[in-house]
Amino acid sequence: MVAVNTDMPDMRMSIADRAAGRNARGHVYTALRDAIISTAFTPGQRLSETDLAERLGVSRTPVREALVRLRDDRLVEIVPQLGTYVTRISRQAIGDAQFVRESLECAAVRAAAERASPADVLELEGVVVRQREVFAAGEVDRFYDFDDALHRSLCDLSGHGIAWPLSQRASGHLNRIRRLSLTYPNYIDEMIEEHLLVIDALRRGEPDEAERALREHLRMVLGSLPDIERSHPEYFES
Amino acid sequence: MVAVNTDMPDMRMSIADRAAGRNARGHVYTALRDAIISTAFTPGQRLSETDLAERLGVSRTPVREALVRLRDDRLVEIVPQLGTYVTRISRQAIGDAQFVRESLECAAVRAAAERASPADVLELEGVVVRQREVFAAGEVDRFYDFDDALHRSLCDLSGHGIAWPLSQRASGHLNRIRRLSLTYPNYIDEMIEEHLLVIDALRRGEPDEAERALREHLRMVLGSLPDIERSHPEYFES
DNA sequence: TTGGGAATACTTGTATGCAAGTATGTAGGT
DNA sequence: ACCTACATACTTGCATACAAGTATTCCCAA
Repeated sequence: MVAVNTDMPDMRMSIADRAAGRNARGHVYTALRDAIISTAFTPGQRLSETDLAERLGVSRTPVREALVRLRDDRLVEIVPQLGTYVTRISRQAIGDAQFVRESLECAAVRAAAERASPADVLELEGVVVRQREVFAAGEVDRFYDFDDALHRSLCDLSGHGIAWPLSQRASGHLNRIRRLSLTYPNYIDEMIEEHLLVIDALRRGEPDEAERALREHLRMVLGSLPDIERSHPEYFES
Repeated sequence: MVAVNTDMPDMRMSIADRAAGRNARGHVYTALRDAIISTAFTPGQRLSETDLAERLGVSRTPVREALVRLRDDRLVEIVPQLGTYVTRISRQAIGDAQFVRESLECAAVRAAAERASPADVLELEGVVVRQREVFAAGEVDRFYDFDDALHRSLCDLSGHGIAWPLSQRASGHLNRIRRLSLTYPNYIDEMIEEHLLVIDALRRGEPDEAERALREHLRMVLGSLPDIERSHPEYFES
């Protein structure tokens, strides 16, 4: 029997979750994905279905189903009769994720520029305002929550609700980087400025400019990649 | 015990498949996806894990895992304690699939236009030639195989191997339509002509023209949608 | 000391058993 | 005739047992 690794949080599902109809599989998937994205599970780390099941207070079945889904996300690699490993970050995986995210979100924001009403634009600006507030208050996690909310809204305004969740599922490797790159001072200010550029283009109904601004914004995170690779070389593939 | 529905093929996995390392889950996923795309499983049809497991000669476990994956593809709907159903075709799902496919493949073909070598272009043209041949020979299934191969090559030339499989997984609803729309005479000729337009743009290294031609090509299948909806109203959502 | 081999303890893949909930069909009462 | 209640047979979600394979470890022999 492997001892429970105490440097990891207890992930057990609450009774409230069960009552709310959420099933164990979804809960496990979310918990494991969060752990990987936040690098609580470090790239390269070996996982064990049995161990995870114990930790999460469920059986192997929902753990397995969650891991299979995470493999589709390229966040784990499952080797039969050998083990399951958190994937290391790779340039190819990052490039692919960036490609998918740019393709989907830029196409979405083009459609959004054609469709957004003044009320929609006001709502988007409200999200940016709240983003400024929580950042001023030093609540970094909530800043990122609002960041996701903004990008989701941009996607949803395209009329294609599939765009955001699909982009997110493909962006696992990128999000790991994002979490690690919260370092240099003006980073946040620049992000907010770029958000406003996209929203301005939406207000004026200019798809080309909206796409251009969003694409540049989405490429910002890549700028911190060399630094992260230097400070965490063990997270990356050879 | 429900009697085995004899109007469906025996899907049992061969020993060779097992020896080749393919696992039951992947086999079941492929078999079920093909059955749904080809409308051998009709939209709205109810499926039973137990029944499918028996038919496929495996246990419920790999069947369950395949069905969960098919739910991600929006090809089945799983209702706890009630049943699993093949989704009906919906305008929203088709629009979403079209959006994803256009976004990914058009972005890919733009990159391909920048990167394709003369040898790459020759190979693409070879695929179109073979497409003409198998169509002349009346081998419709192989025609579609080559169609997929061509689009896959276009995607792969972008350098982002993720583009094609992701586009395919998102295109389940579209592919069901494609299978049903093999009716009017000049359809195939038009498709081949449009393929050549895309390849020409690649040869000349013109991303804008390649994207434009591919987008128009991808929208072709939507033209047959009203006809299909008229001839198979029971396949569609209200 | 070193090398080889078997026992062991793990891994994932699959099969099966149990729990909880829903639709249906039937029997009995009104 | 019709409506209600209950038994039944199904469903999926989850837990667990077994199968097959691999890495490690430890013991024994040379």
